Amino acid sequence: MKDVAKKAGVSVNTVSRVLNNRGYISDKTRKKVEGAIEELNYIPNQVARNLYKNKTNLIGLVIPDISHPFFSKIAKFLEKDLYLKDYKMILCNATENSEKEKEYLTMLQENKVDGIIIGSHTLETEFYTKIRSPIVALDRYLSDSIPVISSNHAQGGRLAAEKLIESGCKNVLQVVGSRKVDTPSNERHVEFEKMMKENGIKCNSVELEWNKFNFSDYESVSKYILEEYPDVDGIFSVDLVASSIIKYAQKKNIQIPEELKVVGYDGTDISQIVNPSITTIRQPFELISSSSVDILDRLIKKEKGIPLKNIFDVQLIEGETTL
Amino acid sequence: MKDVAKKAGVSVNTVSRVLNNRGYISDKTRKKVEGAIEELNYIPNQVARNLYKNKTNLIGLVIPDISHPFFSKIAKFLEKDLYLKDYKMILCNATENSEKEKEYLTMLQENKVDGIIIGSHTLETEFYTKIRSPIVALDRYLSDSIPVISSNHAQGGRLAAEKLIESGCKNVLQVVGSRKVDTPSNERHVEFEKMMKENGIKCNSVELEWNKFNFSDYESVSKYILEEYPDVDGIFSVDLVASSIIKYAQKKNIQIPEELKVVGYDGTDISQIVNPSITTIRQPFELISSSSVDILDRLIKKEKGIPLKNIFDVQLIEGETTL
DNA sequence: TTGAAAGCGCTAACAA
DNA sequence: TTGTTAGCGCTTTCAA
Repeated sequence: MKDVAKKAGVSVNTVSRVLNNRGYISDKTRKKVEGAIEELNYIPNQVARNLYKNKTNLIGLVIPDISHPFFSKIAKFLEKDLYLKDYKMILCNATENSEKEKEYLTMLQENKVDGIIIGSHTLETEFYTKIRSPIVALDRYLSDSIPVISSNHAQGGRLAAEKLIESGCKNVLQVVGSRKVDTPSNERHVEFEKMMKENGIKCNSVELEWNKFNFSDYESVSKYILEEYPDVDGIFSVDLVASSIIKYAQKKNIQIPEELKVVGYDGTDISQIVNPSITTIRQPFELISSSSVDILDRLIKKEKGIPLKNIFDVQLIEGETTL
Repeated sequence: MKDVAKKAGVSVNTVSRVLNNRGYISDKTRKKVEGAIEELNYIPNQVARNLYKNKTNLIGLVIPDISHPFFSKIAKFLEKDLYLKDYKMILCNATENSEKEKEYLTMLQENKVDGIIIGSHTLETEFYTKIRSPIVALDRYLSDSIPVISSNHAQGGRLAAEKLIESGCKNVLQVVGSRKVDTPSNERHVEFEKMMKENGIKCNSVELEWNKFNFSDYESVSKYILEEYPDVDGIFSVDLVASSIIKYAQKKNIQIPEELKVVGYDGTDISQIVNPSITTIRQPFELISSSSVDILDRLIKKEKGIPLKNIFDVQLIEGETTL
């Protein structure tokens, strides 16, 4: 910048003004400065600006696994929505590792990110509340002061239950995440079970280990389910597990949907890719993402009256795994 | 930091020393400073450090689509390898948008990232060579001064061809990306076609639109292929397209692998998720990622003799879509 | 309409 | 072993 100023024969102040289009500048001076910028191929140093303004336009996204279709889809939309508001995303893949998550959260604060979107959850509540940066939670209850954005899991549970009931199931099973972790997603399983009970339908639950995102884990769960519950005629689980169950059922020559109905949750591309395509409860990725960014942006701008619970309706996508 | 210094009754310099474990410090002073840090819940400002050191430990990852299984898998490994070297990743999803890619590249330079990993490719070579930051290319030839890291596509093409030949195919078809863009991946199609010619096997190629990553696009391609080339008995394409072809073939009651053999490319989870699982050429994600980070790191450290071509062997994963 | 100077929070010579 | 000071590249007040 000094070089530009020298070349143009003006002060750094003037250069700054040209760059930021601020204050009075004569056309002649502007031209001179712009010429010098061009000639020197000058690139403004955003780090210096960030230091002065104490604002970086960086947002940290902390998730368990970017290679999981749900998170990669959410990340895609978040990136788009952040970009539109001129934020950049630091991707923090916490894996299933609380140490890494902690280090990332510390790093994000040291790097003065403007805000944090967190879809991970391996630490104690206390750790999240101690964070001074604006923060929103994706599908996780971190504390009662941190806004949460999620799909309407209760509605999803009901839609799934309805569909399986409608399809004539008499003995269903749902695959649930660990009940030990308090997430909105538990609500869909509560609702699902409730509706089944109300309709006098047998309903088993199989618990999946928390934060296990591995296809071979799904395979063993699928095997376990179909061996241990041979009479089950309807299953409700996230798309990825559903796809694995379907595959295993096909190997065992169980007809889908005739003998076994399946309803997925998430609405990732997986549900369309497999054959038969999965009837699934699609999470509103677009709304979850845009709302997350919007809420976070308002938090950053210190607005008041920001809603703490932001729940968005899901949609049942008719596939070929139900009648 | 000033507050910490005041509280501890020392100079900011001393605080800096404690933080960085540098120079001589008496145990007593250190304790005092650490106490003050603790008490004030002080978090060092990395932005100020970055400004002084002219180093941010940030790396930009520019890709076309994070929700594509190939890129989300690569991103996962890259994040892990970068984290191990204390780099943070800024995720830049360029979509199919050259304007966005350009803006991102400018932004990354303004933000003084230490380096850029680029798996996108919508701009003219000139634009990439103008970038002063260290830069490596994933599976793209950007210029002859930018190191490229990719899988051994030629070998992959040969392995795929061998497999289909071995399985008895007489009339094969491969789905290729746009030939207009100069990427290493073209090499696998050249090799594939060559081997087929050498063995007197009919070989068609269908060109896929560049940078189209949408399952419904794949569906129309699948439909087109199976309608227009009803006699084809072997297909070679990326996993995602392969999965779509398989699904469509199943709808038409074409037996796989008896009537139609399929070999995929990539080795994403998709190949395991679908039924039958796809025989696929797995790209060495781990090596591509660790090599990219290693090369970039050496570029950042201004080492000499950094290899420009870094090609890693692929592996054929036997699935159920070939004999 | 422009320039001089202070300061964002930190590090690193140099001095004490 | 510790403090003083300059400066990283920029923005902004204040004065000219």
